[in-house]
Amino acid sequence: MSLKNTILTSLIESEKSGYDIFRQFQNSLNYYWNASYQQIYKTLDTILEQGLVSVRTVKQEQKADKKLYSLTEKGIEELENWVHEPTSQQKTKNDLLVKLTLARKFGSAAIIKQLQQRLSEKENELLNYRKIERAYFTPKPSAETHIKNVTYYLALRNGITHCEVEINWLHESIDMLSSNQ
Amino acid sequence: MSLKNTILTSLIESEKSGYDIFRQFQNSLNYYWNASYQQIYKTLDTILEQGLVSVRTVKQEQKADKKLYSLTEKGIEELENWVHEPTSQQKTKNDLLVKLTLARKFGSAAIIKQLQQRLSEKENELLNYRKIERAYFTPKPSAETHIKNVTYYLALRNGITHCEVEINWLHESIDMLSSNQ
DNA sequence: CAGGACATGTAATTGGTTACATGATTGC
DNA sequence: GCAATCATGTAACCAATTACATGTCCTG
Repeated sequence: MSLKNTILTSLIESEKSGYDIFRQFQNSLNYYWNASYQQIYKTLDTILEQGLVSVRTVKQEQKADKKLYSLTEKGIEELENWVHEPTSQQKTKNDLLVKLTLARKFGSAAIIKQLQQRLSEKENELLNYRKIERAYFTPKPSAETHIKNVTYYLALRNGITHCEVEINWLHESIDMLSSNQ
Repeated sequence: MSLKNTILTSLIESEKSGYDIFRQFQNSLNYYWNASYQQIYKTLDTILEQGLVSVRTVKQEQKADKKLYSLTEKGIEELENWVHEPTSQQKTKNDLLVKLTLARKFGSAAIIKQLQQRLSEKENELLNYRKIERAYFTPKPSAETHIKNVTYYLALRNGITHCEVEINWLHESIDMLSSNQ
């Protein structure tokens, strides 16, 4: 379960509530991790039982109580071990490519529509990444930049470059299918 | 469950055994889908109950019996409906990017090792794709090419281009982390 | 006054992995 | 003789989604 380790990693920065972690996943982090809030709350329960995090409850006026989680020594050890373990790739599951092969059975009109939909999603995604890039990484980090910013920059670059090739591929595919109808 | 639809799609070509489908996933298909054989056998049971496929058992000399599955009318309808449904993106879960952010906590030596490991995996993957490209898609398909080959070619191109940017990103990341130690 | 952000959860179901289980053939 | 390929499955467990459930504050 790597959601566990992703949550622990997020808690290195500061103590956080389940909702804080959820928002972080939804915003800047969404090019490298994704989880629903139900999953996050459940996992927090589990790692609390395992002693990897501790919790303190903060009473808030006019808002529901907040449970702030922070890393324990055991949690830090867990993370350090995990860094050294082999890292397996996420298994590809690309519905769009499967549907693409169905074009010859059911015609390409429907699949072209799906590709165009995905194209507009990806274009939006890229705009967001570019916004983050401009705001936090101009000028581009160099060898002298603090390592924290370097790793964030590299993660963002990963999101950007994959997004770009996907957009190119979508254009190419839409063109080819359109001229082949 | 899109594994269901992926299996149905695979059965459009011809009737297949669970093992045939598994091999197809392992080989050429692995740039767009991935599943274990346990999952495939289980799903085949489910879609047989749902009437989306039919089965016939083939006795084989000197080998275990084979169960060959083929699409039913209902299965084809199911697929046609699925093509028109909105297609959601696979949720990103990138362990390597999470580990990358841990470099500032635990040092970059361990993470550089992980990046190099991934690099060699990706380089192998790319060589395989190139082999398929040379064998089946020279010269490159054009507007006149049969649609079947066009869709297969596009799926392969998707695998190749993503593999390439990942390799570039890995080089860039290893360089940047190394000079920042 | 409606919708979105904040804030936390439970329950049921489905999807996926890991371990267990068997047995023949073919090629090195 | 050992590993890989062919061929099929069960059982236990872990991961993830969907639906249900509640309540406040703030902004337009």
